[in-house]
Amino acid sequence: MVYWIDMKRYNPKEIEPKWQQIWRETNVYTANLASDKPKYFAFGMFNYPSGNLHVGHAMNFTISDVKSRFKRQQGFESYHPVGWDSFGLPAENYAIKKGISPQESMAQLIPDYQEKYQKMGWSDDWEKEITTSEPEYYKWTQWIFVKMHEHGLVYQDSRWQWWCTKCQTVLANEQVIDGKCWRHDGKDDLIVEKKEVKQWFFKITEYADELLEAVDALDWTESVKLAQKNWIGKSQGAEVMFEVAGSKETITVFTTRPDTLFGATFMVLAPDHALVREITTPDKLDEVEAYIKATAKKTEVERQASKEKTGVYLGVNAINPINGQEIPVYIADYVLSGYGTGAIMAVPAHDERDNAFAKAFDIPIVQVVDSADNSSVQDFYSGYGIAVHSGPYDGLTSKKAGQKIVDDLANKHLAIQKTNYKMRDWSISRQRYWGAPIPVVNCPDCGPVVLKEDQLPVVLPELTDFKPSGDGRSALARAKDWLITTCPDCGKTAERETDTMDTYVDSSWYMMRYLDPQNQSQIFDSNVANQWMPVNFYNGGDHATAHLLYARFITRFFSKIGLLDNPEPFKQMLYNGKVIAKDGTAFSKTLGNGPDPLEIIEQGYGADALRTYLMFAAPLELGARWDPQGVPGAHRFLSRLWNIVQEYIEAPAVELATDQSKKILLIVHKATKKVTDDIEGNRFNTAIAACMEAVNKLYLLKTELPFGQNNVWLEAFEALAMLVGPFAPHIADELWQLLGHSDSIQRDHWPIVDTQYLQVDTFTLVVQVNGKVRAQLSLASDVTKEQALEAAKADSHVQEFINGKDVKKEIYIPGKLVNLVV
RNA sequence: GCGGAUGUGGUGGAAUUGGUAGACACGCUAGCCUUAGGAGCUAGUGCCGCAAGGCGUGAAGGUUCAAGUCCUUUCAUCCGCACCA
Repeated sequence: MVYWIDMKRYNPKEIEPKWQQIWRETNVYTANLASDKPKYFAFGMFNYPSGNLHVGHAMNFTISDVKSRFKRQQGFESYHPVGWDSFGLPAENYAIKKGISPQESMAQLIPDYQEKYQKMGWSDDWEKEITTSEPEYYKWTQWIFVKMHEHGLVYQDSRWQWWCTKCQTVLANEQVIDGKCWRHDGKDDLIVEKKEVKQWFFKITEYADELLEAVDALDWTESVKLAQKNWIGKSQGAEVMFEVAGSKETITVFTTRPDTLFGATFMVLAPDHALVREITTPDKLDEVEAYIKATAKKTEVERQASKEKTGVYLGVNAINPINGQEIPVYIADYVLSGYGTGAIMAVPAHDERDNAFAKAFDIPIVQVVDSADNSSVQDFYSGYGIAVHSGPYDGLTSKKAGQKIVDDLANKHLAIQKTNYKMRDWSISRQRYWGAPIPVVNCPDCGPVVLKEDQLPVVLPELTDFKPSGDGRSALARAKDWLITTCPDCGKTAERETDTMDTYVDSSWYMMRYLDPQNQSQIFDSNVANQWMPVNFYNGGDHATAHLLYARFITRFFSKIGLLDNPEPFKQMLYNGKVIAKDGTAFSKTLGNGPDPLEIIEQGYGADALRTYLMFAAPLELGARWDPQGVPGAHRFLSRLWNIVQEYIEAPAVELATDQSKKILLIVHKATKKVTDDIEGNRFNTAIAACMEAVNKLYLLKTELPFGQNNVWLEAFEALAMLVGPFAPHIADELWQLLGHSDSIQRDHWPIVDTQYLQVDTFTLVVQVNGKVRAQLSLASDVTKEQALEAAKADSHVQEFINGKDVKKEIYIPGKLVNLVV
């Protein structure tokens, strides 16, 4: 009873560094990629080393670490890789802020992370570490550009793009948040503007259909799958040509509702549509120019904020091809140049936005779909119905009318069936220094020449001044020694491309490089990659769309060119929630107001308690609400486990009767089953709860049974050490050692469920009368229905409720309950 | 606006196919113990009620012997996307 007084207290500060050192020295986490064992490849989304290790990192990487450790303990060859997504704007901005070069800042940041990763107790394989900003890596990022080009998937084009004056770079749409640059979204930061920029594109749209079709089969968080589908945004429809009256020009629109063509009473072009200046009548030009200018300043947020529709009549009409009617042509900011053809036929009777515009500009509204007498409910809700006021098409269903209208116009070359995608090609150009140089030489005679594989890598020169050049080009424009080269085709003096690649390119193929990080002659060895791909488990709390889509695109490309068998990169993807503050607000990286994981560890709670709390706090998909009492609570649990094992070790040998052993083994095997199933199913919180419950029950049992050295008690504590291993690996190894083992628990040690110990002799039968619980009876497991009902009715308390009444119905659920209806 | 979730004690959250609502933990209360600690141990802790009992999973209906779970309506919060033609 008082053993604990002499016992060694649980001291993570002592055992955690000890095991971290042993793990390092014995390379337990070094994966043998050629192993014959079943393989498991798991990791969290690539770390961007832009500052400190925060609690979000702790959350993300512990999740994949738990999965990885679980499989490793189960006997898998488990590979939990580690690397740095070190190129990119945040790193460059950080370096500017610190007044050092990005190379130097990485040289400082990465070792700091390395140390902290080890203190978190993650089972990272440091032998295969990769860094995207090293030439050994980005040579192959450039190689992808070359290969993409070879396969016709690269082109150069000018586009209106979001432009951040602070970053001096183009922003992707997804990088514009609330009208501001994603990295400069503070109160004082300016709203970004649009600027026409020449840039390089990857033709991801060519893969749109297959990327879409493959989504359903993925074992991914459903909301992420949906986001993928919405991002691709496939829609079926038609392109219809409208001649401009008194001009040779034609306006092409995309519509999903060609059946409403008779209701098109005006047209709208996006303000930056190429035809606007061509067709506007001279008297309207000033007004149009002013509107274009005003729109360019506006953000999409501002455009949407105003419910009132604005626009300008161009002074010309277009001819509706279906009925020859002249309809006015406008520009309006509610039409976007980035979608479809950047022009619409407006049908105010059947589109809310068109309707608002028509009302504001006093344009006729013609109903052409009668949805009143719909036969199908589905049609009714989708706005479909029977064509009216549509000439020869009257009476047809919307679907048939649309089809016939397109067919008829197609015969006159005025329409064509068309599938449209919301997804646009991937702009990979960045006018930034800190990225992989795009492997192109711009020759005055030959134009842009893409380099050959043997001319790679194009090494990024180290610059002292790496701020953007200010002319829209990157700092590389100033590195004359590097910039000036000879054309590989004609040998004349030429300049290198000064754009660098989007970091999303770096992070879209790293999972394969993890499998062959030192390969000098190939991007990776396909034989090895095919053994390990797709990644078994991938998780993160960000980048639900772009990164995952790009990774899928690149992987699919590799598969097409014969580098990989499987076209999908991630078999399972868990989109985990974030760690948020107690008041429900987000921890801000910029404010740095989150709890510091290392501080918590150093305080004496240890990494095991931190990890256990994070995994216990909530289901992974929900994310954890940070509770300052949480880590102490987890520490308390680990202490209890520690103490009972200590007590066991110091106690003398005891004998246990069979029924006593069974009590212990029931607890252990029940917990083993629960923890095994729950980790498999990513329900870490209930897995940990099961461990806690088992420990609590063993504490109770130790007071009622002989407690001390005995194989059954030993089995119980060994099992618990193994079960907590994925969450609290240090204490697991320490307990394992204290229980007499000389090997590490980390590989091939996971308890097996023996179902014979799950059998119980008695169970609790719940007795309800009219659905209300009136008694709980302990009965033998093999009780018959008759016996159970008899016992239920015989209970004195139940008697009070059924006495003198007619039992009209008897419900019996074997092993669970009886419900008597009176 | 559209799409997706989520609503359960003071708090985070548990609850196979509908079958004991509140596991596990935090917090709180009381007691014990002591090397007085960031301890540890034991008991209690949904609400009302002395009790018997009643009420209780955002709200309102419904199906059922039985509903957190299924159906209908509705409210709130959060997250995506955003004038997508």
